[in-house]
Amino acid sequence: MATAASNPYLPNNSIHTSGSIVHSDSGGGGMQPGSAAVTSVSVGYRGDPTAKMVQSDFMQGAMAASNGGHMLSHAHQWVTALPHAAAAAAAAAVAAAEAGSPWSSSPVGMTGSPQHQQQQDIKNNSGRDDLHTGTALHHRPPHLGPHQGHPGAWGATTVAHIPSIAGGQQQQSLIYSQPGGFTVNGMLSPPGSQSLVHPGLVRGDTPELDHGNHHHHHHHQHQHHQQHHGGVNSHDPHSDEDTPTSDDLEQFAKQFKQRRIKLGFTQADVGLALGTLYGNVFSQTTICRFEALQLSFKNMCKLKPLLNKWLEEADSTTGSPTSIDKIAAQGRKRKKRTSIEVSVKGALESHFLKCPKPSAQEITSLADSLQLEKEVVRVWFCNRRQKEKRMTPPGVQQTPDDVYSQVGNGHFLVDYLKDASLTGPNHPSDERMSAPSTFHQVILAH
DNA sequence: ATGCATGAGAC
DNA sequence: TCTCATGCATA
Repeated sequence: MATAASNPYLPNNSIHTSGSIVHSDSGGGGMQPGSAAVTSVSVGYRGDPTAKMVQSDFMQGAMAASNGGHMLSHAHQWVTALPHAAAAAAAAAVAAAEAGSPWSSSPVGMTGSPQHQQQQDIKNNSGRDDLHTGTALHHRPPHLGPHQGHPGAWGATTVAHIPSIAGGQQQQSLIYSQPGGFTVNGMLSPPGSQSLVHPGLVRGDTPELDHGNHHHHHHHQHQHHQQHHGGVNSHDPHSDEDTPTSDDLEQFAKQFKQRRIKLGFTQADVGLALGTLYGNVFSQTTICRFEALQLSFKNMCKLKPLLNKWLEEADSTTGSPTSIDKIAAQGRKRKKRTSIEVSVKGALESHFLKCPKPSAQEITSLADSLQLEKEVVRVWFCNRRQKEKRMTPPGVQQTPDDVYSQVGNGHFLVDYLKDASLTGPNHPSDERMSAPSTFHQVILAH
């Protein structure tokens, strides 16, 4: 059942780095004891290997945690993630909303980070050059290191282990940065950092098998069509130009994943590498979604060239360190993730089937009846809709004859999605398809 | 791997 | 307000 209820808030773990988010529910119907939605608190930064460099200095003063338990009263709480260069980004936002907006708080304005770049759009990728400052950090997958998949250490005591940042950052520099001699091109292995590739002994805990290859052909429905393709150019589909077809993307994604794994990189590694290569850092999530074709067609097209280039880099210079410097890690306050109970999800789901785009008022009433914040409901619908537009529906992505047998997801929904794909291909800009009639019980257990 | 969330931009 | 691209936090 509601497993999320595992660990509410602890009496003494109230951490809040900067201004506490006193927020009075707006909308007049949003405040409820939180029966339907369970929220779990988790703070601090996980000591995950994938979360390598974290070089925030101005964090210190930020964690002068000492707030009352007032924020424990509701189900609304925000945790301050890693405040990083985001100070600037936030600063901008702060200027605007603040007192009025329910979700945005002032970052106390400490340390004025010179960089006010948001890793939002990738339109402007340009800062690739080289690492200047001594921030040249290499991220190399700790093939021997622990996991990467599940931290799973929160449930216990979510007591802020924020300090991990302070303590971690220094050793981080020891480990990931090499004073002076970075750029090991396959020859030197700088102390502390492993050589770029270790195809052989890649971490074995990685669920993604590193198999030999085997790529069969198969073609299942792909519900996306390209806006236009072929004709204008004479480039090969593998070229990072022209608009690829769904099949191209599918193949590329698959190939990409294989190579990535063979090279011993994690999705997170790639994401960071892209940052150094193009100035666009991506998260593990995005890479993951790319590989699983869970992005919109358009988005896939956008990322493909970048990943393609990384691939080339990666395996051509099998040993070259994608020098890197971390940029990301925004420290804006984020609303605590709400866990919606399965039963409630079911309700939402059925409403979605009837009406994928409920009006504001409908949302309000729905939220009310489900005892959820209106925002939560609204966002749920947004996400649900977005899900419909993905290239590959969850579950049916891997080919039946595929050796990849580690797919542990999607059992249900399969039929539904299959149906959906037949019913109406998604257009890069179309409306969600009308609900297929064959929506048998779309149980969303899990 | 994925659920819920944020924000910029489109409408 | 919705869409879209993304990602933190999680399971």
